[in-house]
Amino acid sequence: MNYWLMKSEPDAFSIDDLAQRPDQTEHWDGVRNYQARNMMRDAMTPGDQVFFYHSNCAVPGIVGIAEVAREAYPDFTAFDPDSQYFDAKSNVAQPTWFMVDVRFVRKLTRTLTLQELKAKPELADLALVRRGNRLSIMPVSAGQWAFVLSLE
DNA sequence: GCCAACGTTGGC
DNA sequence: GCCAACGTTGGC
Repeated sequence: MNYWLMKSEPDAFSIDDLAQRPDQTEHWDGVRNYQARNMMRDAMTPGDQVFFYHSNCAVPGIVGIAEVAREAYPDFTAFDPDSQYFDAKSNVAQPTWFMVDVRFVRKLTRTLTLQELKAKPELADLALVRRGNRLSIMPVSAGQWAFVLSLE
């Protein structure tokens, strides 16, 4: 079992949006970064646990838990010329981009803010708090996972 | 809205 | 293959 952190802008797709989807499950489309793609495609397994992080908003932080519901499959938005995620270089025979499905598990009792997470020496190696980090999907160690949950 | 950080693109 | 220009991310 692996642990991850996935960022989403709540104005576009929030933890509450996920909770309201049919089966509380949604595909995680639109990832257009090779590192993030590789983690989804090569390492994510159904059952993996995910911190749901709200970015680019008033109080950025971890707001809930989700889990990987389906292993990686081609991101079909890359094939749709009308999609904002269209990529002419990706095609069905050899897709460039992949996505997983994620299922809502629960909201945290409170937001664990970026500010708070940054202040914890135990999380100094977490990619989220490293300077200049822009990855939208990143691995979390078992130790980091447990520590974050202990803050709740 | 500003801007630092970083990835991508494209000229050479 | 280098690297300047450009676009995007995302905190503040």
